Amino acid sequence: MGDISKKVSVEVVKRLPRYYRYLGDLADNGIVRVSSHMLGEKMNITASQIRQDLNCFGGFGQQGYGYNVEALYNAIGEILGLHNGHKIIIVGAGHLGQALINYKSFEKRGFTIIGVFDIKEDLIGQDLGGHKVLHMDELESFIENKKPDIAVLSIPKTAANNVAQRLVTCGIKGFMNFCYVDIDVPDDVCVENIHLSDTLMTLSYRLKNTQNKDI
Amino acid sequence: MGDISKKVSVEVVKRLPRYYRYLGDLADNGIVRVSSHMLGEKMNITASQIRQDLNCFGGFGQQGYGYNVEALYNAIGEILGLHNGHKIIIVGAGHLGQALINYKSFEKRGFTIIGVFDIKEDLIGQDLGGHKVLHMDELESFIENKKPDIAVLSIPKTAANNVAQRLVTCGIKGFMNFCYVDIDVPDDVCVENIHLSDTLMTLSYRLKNTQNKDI
DNA sequence: AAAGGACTGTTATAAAATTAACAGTCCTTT
DNA sequence: AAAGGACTGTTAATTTTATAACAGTCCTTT
Repeated sequence: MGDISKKVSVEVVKRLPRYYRYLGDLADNGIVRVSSHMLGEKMNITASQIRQDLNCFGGFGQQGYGYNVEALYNAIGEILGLHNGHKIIIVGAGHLGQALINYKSFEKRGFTIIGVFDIKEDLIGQDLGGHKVLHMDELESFIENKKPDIAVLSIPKTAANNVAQRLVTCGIKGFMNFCYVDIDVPDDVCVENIHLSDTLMTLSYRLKNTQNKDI
Repeated sequence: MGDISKKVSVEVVKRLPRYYRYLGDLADNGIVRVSSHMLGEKMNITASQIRQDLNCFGGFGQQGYGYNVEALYNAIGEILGLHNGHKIIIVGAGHLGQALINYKSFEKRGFTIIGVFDIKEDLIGQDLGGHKVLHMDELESFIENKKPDIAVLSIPKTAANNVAQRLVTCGIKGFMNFCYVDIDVPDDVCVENIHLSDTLMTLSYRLKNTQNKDI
């Protein structure tokens, strides 16, 4: 049985959603059983890594058989904490915020948008994907009432830290941060940054330095 | 002098844009000189790591002095390959695609959107942020003429691999992939995935497993 | 102009992550 | 029901990454 006690590394945690996705695909295709070797081949990683990763959380397979796809899928969902669902607010209803509101995959994984906020007068009160945009003034009272878990920050970077602090004060512990700054939060608050410009720059480097086979 | 010869790890490459950003901020604040220790404190990483990272590309500092902020900023920009600029096409002009079209930070880093494509009849011909949406039928001829470097994939996942293959055939070597599948491309093609659902799931895990100081 | 100190580049050490190896188990098949 | 084989859980080895240490250099100051 796997060792639950010691801390799981971020590398492992970042791979879990990918396992979850591939297992979901297998299940959708009616495949009921998979070995670490087979899954590794599909995902382009080693079977060893899969077994090692899963072993952080316990023994999900069976010698001589492999893993039951659906059971493992559910187990990882449980590990990821998806089964109880999450309530999300979108702070910043600009183009990016609106794109996220209309993003269907979140709902499918148990992430429900329950509120949308902005500061622009012409946006307030508008209906965006079924959500009436609320003014930032209502942020605190809304959070107190509805108790969202996660805040998505899609506002200008100049406002990021100020807004983040307000949200932290209200008890928000999870951020999905699209602002192009690293927001400053206490240790017990989790932030996942999505710095699109950084991604493009990394890509730029790789383009410059990847060997072109054809030449 | 740093060792240019051996391959630079992805860990290092992923940190470069962050260095670039912090150095840009310092420069904007009129700071002309910085030590690895000082920068490390700001970025919350060790001075050792900074020196080690930079050393992959050469010696940019001076003993007893530190680094000249602007010089280092420009050097990293050069390393990242930003100075010649990049031409980008957006494939998929839905909400997310439109958000990216209106994203100002790309332009600032030398990434210029030169074309927008979709398949929906009511979008074709529309003007989105100064770009006339083109039909996917024009994809190949457009690429041959305009020679974009990077394609942003913001289409439904069911179309992802088919479209990716068309783009690869046209010679596109860089992808920013927002589709919720891992696209299958040759070795000499670079893909940066932005799987938003994965990010949320990672966040969910961390929320569940982060110690709450207050309790 | 000389001495001291700050800070880099670089090498050495430590820590972490990945891969490999293997013993043991349980399915499968005959 | 017994034997063989497939595959896991787990430990060991290797590789990679991060941190620490230090010698050497070049500013700065007097």
